[in-house]
Amino acid sequence: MPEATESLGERLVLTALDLLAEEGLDALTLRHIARRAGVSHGAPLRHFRSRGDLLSEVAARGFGMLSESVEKSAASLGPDAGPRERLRAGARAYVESAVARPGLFALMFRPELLDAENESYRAQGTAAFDQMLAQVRAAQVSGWHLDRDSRLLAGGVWSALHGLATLWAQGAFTGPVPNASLDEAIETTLDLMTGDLPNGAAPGGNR
Amino acid sequence: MPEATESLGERLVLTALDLLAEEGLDALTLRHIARRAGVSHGAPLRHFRSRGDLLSEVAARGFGMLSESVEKSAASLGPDAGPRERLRAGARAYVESAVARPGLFALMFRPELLDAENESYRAQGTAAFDQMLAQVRAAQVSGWHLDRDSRLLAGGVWSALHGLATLWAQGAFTGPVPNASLDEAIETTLDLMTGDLPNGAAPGGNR
DNA sequence: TGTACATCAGTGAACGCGCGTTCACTGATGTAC
DNA sequence: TGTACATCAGTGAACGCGCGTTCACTGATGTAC
Repeated sequence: MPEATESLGERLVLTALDLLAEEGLDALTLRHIARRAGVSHGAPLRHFRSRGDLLSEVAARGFGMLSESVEKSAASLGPDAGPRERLRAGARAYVESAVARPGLFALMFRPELLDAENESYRAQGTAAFDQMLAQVRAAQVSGWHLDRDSRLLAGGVWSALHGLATLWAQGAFTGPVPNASLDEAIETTLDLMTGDLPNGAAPGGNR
Repeated sequence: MPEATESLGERLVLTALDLLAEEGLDALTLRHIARRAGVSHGAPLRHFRSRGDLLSEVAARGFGMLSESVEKSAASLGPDAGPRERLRAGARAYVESAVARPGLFALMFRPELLDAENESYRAQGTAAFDQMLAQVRAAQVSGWHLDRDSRLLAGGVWSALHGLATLWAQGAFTGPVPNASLDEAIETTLDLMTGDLPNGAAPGGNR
C-alpha cells in the first residue's frame, strides 16, 4: 500500500507500472489506471497534461531501471575488471532487465504513445545512452575499435542489444531458434559484438 | 488502378500497404481500408476472418519484400564474391528495406495486431529467417565463427539488424548519435558484427 | 482567534469519437436437368 | 432454350464498446489581515 503522503501523481505512475507488468500495454488507459488507483477517471488529468504525458513518465522510469541495472552490474565486477569485461556485463544487464519487463520495455520505444514534450522521458533516455557511451569509450581506450567514432559504435552496440531484447520479449526466438536459452542468445550476441572468435578465422580474412 | 479481374481480397491487401506507407499503422482499420478500396466496411470480412487476419496477410507481404531485397542484393554481387561479402550485402539490404517501409516493418513485429493462426505470415517469416540462416552457414563454411551454432549465430545477426532498423525507423538515432547517416550506422554495425576491426586490438585481448 | 478569500485536487456526468463485428438483405452468377 | 435452385460477394443498418478529454461542481486546505 502506498504511503498516504505520496502524491496522487506518483501513485498513478506506480499503479501504471504494476498494471503494465500484469496486463500489458493495452491495459494502460487513463480510466484503467485511475480505477486501479481508486480514484475517479478524470483525476489523472490534474497531474498530467494528457495520457501521453503520464505514459512518458512511466517510460522514463523504465529508462531509470535500465540504467540502474547496468550500473549495478558494472559495479559488482570489482575494481580490477577490464573495461571490455564491464561493457559485456553492462550489455548483459541491459538485455536481462529489458526482457524481465517486456511491457515496460515496449512502451519505452513507442513514441506514438508518448508525449514528445515530456522532459523526464527525454532526460532518462539520454542518460541511459550516455551510460552505454561511457562504457564503450572506456573499452576503446583499452584498444577496442580504437579509431571508431564512439557515438556510432555505441549506436551499434545499442542496436544489437535492443534487437535481441525486442525479439526475445516477443517470443520471436522460440520459432526459428528452438530451445535456445536467453543466456546462450545473449552470449552469442556479445561474442559477435565484441569480436571474440573462439574458433573462427582472423578478422579481415575472407569476407 | 488495380485490374478488374483482381479479387477484392488481393485489392484490400494492396490498399492496406498503400495506406500503411502513407498514413502509418494507426490508419490500418478495417473501415479505413474498406473506404479507400471503395467498398462497404463490412466487405473485408467476406475475405478475411478478422482484422488481424488481414493485417497478417499484409505483414506476410512485408516479409516477402524483405526476402526479395536480400535475395537481389546477394545476386547482384556476381559469382566470385565471397560468402562473408554476401552476408554483409544481405544484411545491408535488410536494414535498408526495413527503413524504407517503417510502418510495414513495425507491423511485422506487432503480434498483438496479427492473427497467430494466419499461415502465410508464419511461412514468410520463417522463410526470411531461413534465408539469413543460409547466408550465415555459408560464411561459417568459409571460416567465420566456424564452431558456433548456426541458428544462434543467425539469431545474433538478426538481432543486430532488427535493432538497428527499429531504432533508426523510430528516429532514435537522431538524438544520441547526431548527424549520423544511415550508411555509417549500417557499416558500423556490420563491422562490429563481422569482426572487422580496422584499427583495433586483436580479438580476445584485453576484455 | 476569527473572518474572508483564493487555490486546487478530486468528482461524476457528459460529449463525441471510431472501432470490430453481426446480421438480414439483395442481386448477380453459376449449375442441374 | 428455359426453369428452378444454390451459392456467395457485397450492402448498410445496428450493436455494444471503451476511450480521452471537458466542464461545472464541491469541499478541503492554506493565506492575509
